[in-house]
Amino acid sequence: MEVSIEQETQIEVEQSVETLPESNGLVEEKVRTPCEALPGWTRVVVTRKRGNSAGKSDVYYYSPTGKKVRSKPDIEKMLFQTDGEVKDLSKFDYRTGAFVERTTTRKRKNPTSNTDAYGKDLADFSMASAPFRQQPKKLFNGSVTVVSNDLNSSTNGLDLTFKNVPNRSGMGLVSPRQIYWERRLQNMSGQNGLVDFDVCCDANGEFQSLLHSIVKTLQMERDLANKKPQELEGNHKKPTKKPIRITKADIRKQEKQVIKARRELAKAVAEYEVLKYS
Amino acid sequence: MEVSIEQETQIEVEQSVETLPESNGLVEEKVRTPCEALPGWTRVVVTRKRGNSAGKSDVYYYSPTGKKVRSKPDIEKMLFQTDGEVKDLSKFDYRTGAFVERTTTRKRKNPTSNTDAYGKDLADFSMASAPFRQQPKKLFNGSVTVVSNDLNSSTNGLDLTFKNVPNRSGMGLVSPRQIYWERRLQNMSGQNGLVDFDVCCDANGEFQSLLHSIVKTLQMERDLANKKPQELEGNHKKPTKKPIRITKADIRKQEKQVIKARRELAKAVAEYEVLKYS
DNA sequence: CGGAGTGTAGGC
DNA sequence: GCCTACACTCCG
Repeated sequence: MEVSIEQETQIEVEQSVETLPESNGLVEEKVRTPCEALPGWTRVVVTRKRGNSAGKSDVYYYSPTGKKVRSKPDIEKMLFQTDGEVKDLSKFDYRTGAFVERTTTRKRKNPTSNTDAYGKDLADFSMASAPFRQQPKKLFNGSVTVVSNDLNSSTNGLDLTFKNVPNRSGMGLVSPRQIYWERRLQNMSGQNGLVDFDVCCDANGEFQSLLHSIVKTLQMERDLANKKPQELEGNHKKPTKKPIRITKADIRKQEKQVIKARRELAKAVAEYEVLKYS
Repeated sequence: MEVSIEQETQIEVEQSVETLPESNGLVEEKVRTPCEALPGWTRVVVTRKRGNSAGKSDVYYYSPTGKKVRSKPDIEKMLFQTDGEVKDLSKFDYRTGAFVERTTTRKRKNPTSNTDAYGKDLADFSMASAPFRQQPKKLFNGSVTVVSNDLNSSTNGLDLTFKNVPNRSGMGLVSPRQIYWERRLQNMSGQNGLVDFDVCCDANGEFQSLLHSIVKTLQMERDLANKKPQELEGNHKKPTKKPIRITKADIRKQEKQVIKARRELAKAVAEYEVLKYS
């Protein structure tokens, strides 16, 4: 298993942080290391000491304004608030703090072994982060691109007060409607949407970046709309708005349009099929 | 919290899916059902609500001591710890919570018979108002056959219509191509005026339709925003930002279609902006 | 730090 | 292709 340059560098930094001699015999000081991938940001790696997850580590970031951030979505939200832009962090590795160019395929442990999974991590506390940590596959794999957020789509979020929720168990109220548009846009960029679009690969990537921007914008708007005002950072540029509501008349009208459009499109597609395979 | 929408036809389907009979009109809670095959154990089925695996379900068990267990091997481990003897769970169906005569999957003439563990996830949320199920995407592991014009090659992705049908048993009458285009059409649903969908002969049509989807989506959002302006919160000032600016890199290298896409999208967004704030 | 919720490699 | 089993994230 080879280790990429970025990972090597990052691991060195983390280890130097982790193995810092305790100054003055005090409790180990948490050092904020600059995150070179995010100018102005710093990060801290804290190893869990007790409990079932002892030995695992948590990574925290501090924004240029000093706000503590605990997850990649939080970073994205913060960047969106402060810069007003949707950054594509799909290749940003939160735990290492670097952008990854290639995903390292980690070998899965031998499933017949029962107790090795966490025992190994527990044994080695000096490891700041697992080198072969699983890298989530992302929907958008285009290069890191910054897209302007000028959609100003703050009313694109659908009514979050919609009630017809599948169930109320678990993570709060999650209405399917809530993520309707996000999912639909995402679907356009997935394998069903653009993969077989072979006219120009560059354009495809460009287009996916655009889609990513739109999706992210919608998600940001939705999330920020739900957020309590005091949780927002001071000088975000976009005012938070209440999501629109959809009336049943809207639904009915939309459905008629959908049916009509689908019929027409199906007809066109049929012709397309004939031409293509005749 | 408006509920009136649910009277519509489309919503009725949604309701029937979402509030299953046992709820009796009550909101379904995460219920720990006794597992008859394992005395003292309870089980709960949780449907995933978000992400690429939305709509799939997970089954969790709780041991007599209340410990949460997430897989059959975990059950075996727990039983071994408490009882000190190895139970034979080879015929225990984890997802149904019962012992089965045969664990091997045999072909059924009637796939709607539901003693099987598989295929019992809830049907997808109704198409018009719910997130699409999205099959987990396998991106780039080893050999990749991504870009293709072969319409038969893509059976990945949405399958809203036949979701409850296990893959091989119930699909006999539906060709992969049929499924593909069905998904495609569903993905594109939600707009009207697709008459200028460019059918003719090449993949441009794909791109054009996708572009059209986005444009129309934005336009529809605009229409909905206009419909109920009074329900929006106060900030109606004119936007100062330009509608959209796609990227900062490689503008000149873009293909014609992307340039065109940007123009059209910008135009649509501009209209959206103007109408929303006028 | 816990843990519900989701991702996903590998088996089939 | 779909599922199982479990690693990982993210937020409380």
